[in-house]
Amino acid sequence: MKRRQILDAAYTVFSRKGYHRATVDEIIALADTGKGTVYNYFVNKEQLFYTLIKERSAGFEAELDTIAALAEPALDKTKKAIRVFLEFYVQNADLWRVLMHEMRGLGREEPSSFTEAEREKYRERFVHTIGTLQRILQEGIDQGTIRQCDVHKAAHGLFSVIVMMVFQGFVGGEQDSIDSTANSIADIFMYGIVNR
Amino acid sequence: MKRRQILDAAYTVFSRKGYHRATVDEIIALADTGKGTVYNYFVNKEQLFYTLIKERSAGFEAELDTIAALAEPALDKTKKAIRVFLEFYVQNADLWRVLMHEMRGLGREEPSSFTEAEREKYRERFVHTIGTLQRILQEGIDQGTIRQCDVHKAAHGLFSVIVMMVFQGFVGGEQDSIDSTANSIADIFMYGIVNR
Amino acid sequence: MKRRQILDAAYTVFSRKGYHRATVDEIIALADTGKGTVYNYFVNKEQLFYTLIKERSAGFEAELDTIAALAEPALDKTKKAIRVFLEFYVQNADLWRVLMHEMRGLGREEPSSFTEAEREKYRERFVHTIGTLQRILQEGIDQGTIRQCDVHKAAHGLFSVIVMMVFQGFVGGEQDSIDSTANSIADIFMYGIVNR
Amino acid sequence: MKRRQILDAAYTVFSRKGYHRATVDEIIALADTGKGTVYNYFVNKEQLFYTLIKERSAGFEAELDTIAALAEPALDKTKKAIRVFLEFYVQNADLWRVLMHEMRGLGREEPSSFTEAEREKYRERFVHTIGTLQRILQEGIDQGTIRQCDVHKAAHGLFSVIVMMVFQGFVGGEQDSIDSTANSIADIFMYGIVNR
DNA sequence: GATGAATGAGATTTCATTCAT
DNA sequence: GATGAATGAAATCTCATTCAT
Repeated sequence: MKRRQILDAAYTVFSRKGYHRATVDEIIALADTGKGTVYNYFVNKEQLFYTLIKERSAGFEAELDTIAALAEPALDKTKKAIRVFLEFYVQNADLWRVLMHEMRGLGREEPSSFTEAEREKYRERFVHTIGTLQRILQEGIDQGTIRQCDVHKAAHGLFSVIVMMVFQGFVGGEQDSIDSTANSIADIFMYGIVNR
Repeated sequence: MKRRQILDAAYTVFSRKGYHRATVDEIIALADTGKGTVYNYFVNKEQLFYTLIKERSAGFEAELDTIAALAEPALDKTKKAIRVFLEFYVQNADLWRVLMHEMRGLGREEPSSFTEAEREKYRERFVHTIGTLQRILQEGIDQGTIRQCDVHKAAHGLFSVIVMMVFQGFVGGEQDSIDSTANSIADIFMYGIVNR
Repeated sequence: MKRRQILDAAYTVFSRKGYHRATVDEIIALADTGKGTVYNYFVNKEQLFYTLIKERSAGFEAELDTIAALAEPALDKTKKAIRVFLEFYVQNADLWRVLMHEMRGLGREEPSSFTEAEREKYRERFVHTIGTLQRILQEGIDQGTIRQCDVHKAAHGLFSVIVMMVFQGFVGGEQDSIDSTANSIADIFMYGIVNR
Repeated sequence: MKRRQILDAAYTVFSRKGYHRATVDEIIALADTGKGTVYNYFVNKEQLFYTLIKERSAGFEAELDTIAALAEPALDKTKKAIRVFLEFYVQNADLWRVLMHEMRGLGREEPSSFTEAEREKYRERFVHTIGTLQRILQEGIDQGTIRQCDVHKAAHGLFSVIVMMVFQGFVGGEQDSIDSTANSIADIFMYGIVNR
């Protein structure tokens, strides 16, 4: 129960402050618990952070995999994927901004007790997500609905547009806003900006 | 002269370590100067960082404005802009990654001695850059070569694809790599992925 | 039963780590019990430690008293005492090393909840042990086999040689090693190093 | 200058409290300085401690070497060495008690930043000191004034008696007390306790 | 203008101890 | 009697910043 409170408080604080500016003191104040309790459940600040990430992304990844497995035209699946992505990132924008910054090779100096190997696990998780997107696009090429292109780059491009739209605050939390943005993205990504 | 050395050293250290992990000690070691000297030229660590940003982006912004002012078809200008963007971000990838993380508009918490007003100036600089891109696209619409779309979103989308390509390490420093990526981006952005 | 397990585990951990580096967590892990249980039987970490000491030294003290009471020449009793001392300290080297460090009479600072009065009891136990040695020596003087000397200092000197030999790792656990060292000590202590 | 104050304060606090119970806060309070200053001069608490040891023992070691090099009968040199040892340990009793405890193999768990290799250096220093004593004794054997015996054990034995006399508080700081104890030790060590 | 010794607020982490179940 | 989740005081260490020279 305390574990839950700590995770929730940590989510709020990390999102608001970023990893470094967030302090354990602030987290426990919000969680209404003692400092020692945090260290009963998590080996250190970094592992608390990554536990949060793992927990928050589990549902999203499952949903994305489900979409990829559907027996539908790839273009439809792409649209659905865009919407799921958007929804997830809108919900978790702040935390993910932090993650993306921290995950970078920055500081190869082996900070605290989190090994590079552990960190690698999260990088793989990210690669897997983009990979799912990529597989959907490849399917479209095989079906002839998507033209030949570098699917790896395309998937990354699509991903980055989505993420940026969220991080730049283009999308709010309301369903309308998400729908509209999802349509805009899908539209440009699929048909380009050129008039013909 | 000392000022120059400090800025160069700061560039290296911030790029390598990120804003928080970078220490003034490390910067002065690299700059071969004393700690007090840093505080003669810069009011604090944060202002040193932003000075760096301002200085590094000046040339790029000018170049982008030049392109926008050219008397050429908007589509050609778009392609040129994409290349200039890519070149700049490839060169300054690490530092800008740091900037984007730190700038995250939220800052509800009034961090250190840098005022929200000061910070706003940098946000404006960013807005201006995207704005230039946006104006080029609008020109295309006016000329009939680009179809009706939300130029604000489109400009942001284009910008984000570029940035992500760089941040994700898709582009190396060589001209070839930049050319190829610029073409990929332009291709998909202009014509979409759909086959027809 | 739990009490026994805790004491045994505590013995192992204190011996291995010293008083401060030993943690209650490690002790209960080894004792296969709960943390609260420790505090049911012992008022705190310090009292657990001293209980251990008291328990371990009981047998040894009895044995030494028995030797002192024998109706034999004092020199023979001295030799026997040296061997009993050696055996005991070899067996308990690590724990006693810790004890000697912690007991250092100074304790001007009233450490934790253990009162100076409590601590004094353990000092007395130590004094008693040396006292027994001293009485044997005095007996020798009375019998004329040991020459006039400061028995108090001599007893302490003998004691310290024994302890150091053990602490410095001169004696292993095997009977041979103990015999040989006991002989060396007795030899020098009784006849000195001077050639004549 | 601050460095000197810190070392002096550290000497006092470590002596009084032992390594673990001594706190940096207490040291700086006594040294009348800031916490950061300690860490400007010493990499951590452990290195501060060892710096202290190194500094305090330098003079003593030189003096002992001088005695060993004298062109005098070994028995005279032994007496002199006993007095120098006594003087040194009386002066530094508390700190050395701490050192002897900490230096033990206890806690092979690699505490803090001080490597086992570094620690080894201090063990060697200790071995060297005993070695000097041992060489004097061997000289006596060669000269025929000391009888055949295990010089290694004998040197350790002598050393331990000296140390214990000090640690047990047999010797005070006055010259008289040192003289008397030095004589007692020399007497028993050289001629034994047996009457003849 | 240049310097770097001095500083202390503040961060993370440890661990003996309590107490409700 | 046994338990272990919860606690928080206290410890070590970092690092941006100041200021006298």
